Amino acid sequence: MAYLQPVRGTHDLLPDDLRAQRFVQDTAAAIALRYGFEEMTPPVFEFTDVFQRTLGDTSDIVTKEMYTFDDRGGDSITLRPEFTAGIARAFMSNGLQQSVPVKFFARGPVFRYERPQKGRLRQFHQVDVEILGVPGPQADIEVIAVGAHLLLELGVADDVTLEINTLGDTESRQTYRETLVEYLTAHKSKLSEDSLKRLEKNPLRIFDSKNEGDREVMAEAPLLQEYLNDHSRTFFDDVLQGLADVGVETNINPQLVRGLDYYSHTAFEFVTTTLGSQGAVLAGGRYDGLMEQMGGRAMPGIGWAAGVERLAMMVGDAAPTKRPVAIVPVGAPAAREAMKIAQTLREDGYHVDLGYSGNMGKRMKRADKVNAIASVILGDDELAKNVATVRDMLSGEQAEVPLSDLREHLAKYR
RNA sequence: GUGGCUGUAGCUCAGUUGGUUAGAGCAUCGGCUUGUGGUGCCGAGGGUCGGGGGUUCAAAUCCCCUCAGCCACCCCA
Repeated sequence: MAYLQPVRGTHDLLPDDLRAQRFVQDTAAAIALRYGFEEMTPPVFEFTDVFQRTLGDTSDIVTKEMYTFDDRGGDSITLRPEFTAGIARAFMSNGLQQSVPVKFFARGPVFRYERPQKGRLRQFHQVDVEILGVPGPQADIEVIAVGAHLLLELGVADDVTLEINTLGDTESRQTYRETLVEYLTAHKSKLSEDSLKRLEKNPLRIFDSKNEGDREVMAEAPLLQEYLNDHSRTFFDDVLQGLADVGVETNINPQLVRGLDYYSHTAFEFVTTTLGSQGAVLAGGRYDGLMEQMGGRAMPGIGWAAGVERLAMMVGDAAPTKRPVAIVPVGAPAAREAMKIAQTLREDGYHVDLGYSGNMGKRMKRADKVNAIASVILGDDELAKNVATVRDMLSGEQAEVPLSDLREHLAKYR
């Protein structure tokens, strides 16, 4: 029995689900295109190092969520848990330093070994946007603007707010980190067990904690804002100003910290309260340190990823399907003719439904069920006169149409 | 990974303190209706009661294990 059900956290995307997801993905691709992004797609799996070295040894994704296995050649392989690292690798593999700035859009499945919940799966899908090679805040502004535009286009903008923060440059972060650790060490006794671990590995993340004791401590904690150097300060101000200029509302959240280690400067999250405890629908940030960490030349980058399933859930019933024209033959001779008519109409670009069996009543029912916009009825009477009866499925009006005029007559149902 | 709730037909759910052949609505299929769909009437098919083990004369119902979904945590898309 167990093998007849999909692996935990994976799902079959039946037509209705897939249609909703396609709608999200295609909308994202179309919007990104307007901003000059071009679609590309990195492999679904990479050498484990690609993710291990970039995501950082302290991130949960690396420590407990990767689908990693040895292939038959003995290489350690990992199913991508996100797009950014793979795209950065592709950038270097293909020598795209020459083509900077590079703006990529990508979409596809990603894999994370987590405990599933609604809106949280082991195989899920993301759409992703990256700008590589632009050190200035224009890139941050543009990247966030595409995200906001996408959410608007999907009709979910009202249920989402943009939280934004800066992590500063390396220098600012280091100074701050020392101050923060000092403060936290002094309040160790109030911190949760989880946070004590974080104190060692990634103290910034304690800001994320929902534990009450942690929150009390963090409410008084020194904020990174106060330790930003001039460069970082100006950078963030420029981003905020730019977003205001293009009409994107921001909500500065000094406690917003992203889980991945390679971020610097801008970090942001579009969050919603409509998906239970899965708040983030579209999130990302700047990762100027990434390429160097991977062993390449330093190269700035910024991007985001959005969860397709989460967005699809928010969108609800998506794009209606194309309504077909149904062919309804009555009797064997008509069935042959019906095939021919269906074929020519299909070649002509019509969506045509042709049932495989049944009397006229059955076939009309079927036409109704597939939501046909019109039915082309073809029986002995019609054959004798070389015509078809075309029934408008909404009004019920019927018209006798010479077969030679059929394509023309159906044009209004395209 | 931690804690909790749930699991009966394709879907939504009944099923009394354990007690014969486990029910309903919707959906499906057939008929009323061999040239007319959406409403109507009649009928049929469809269930290892998530799976395994145990208690009992008897288990959908009680116990244990397991799987999955959901909720919270963790983390994030």
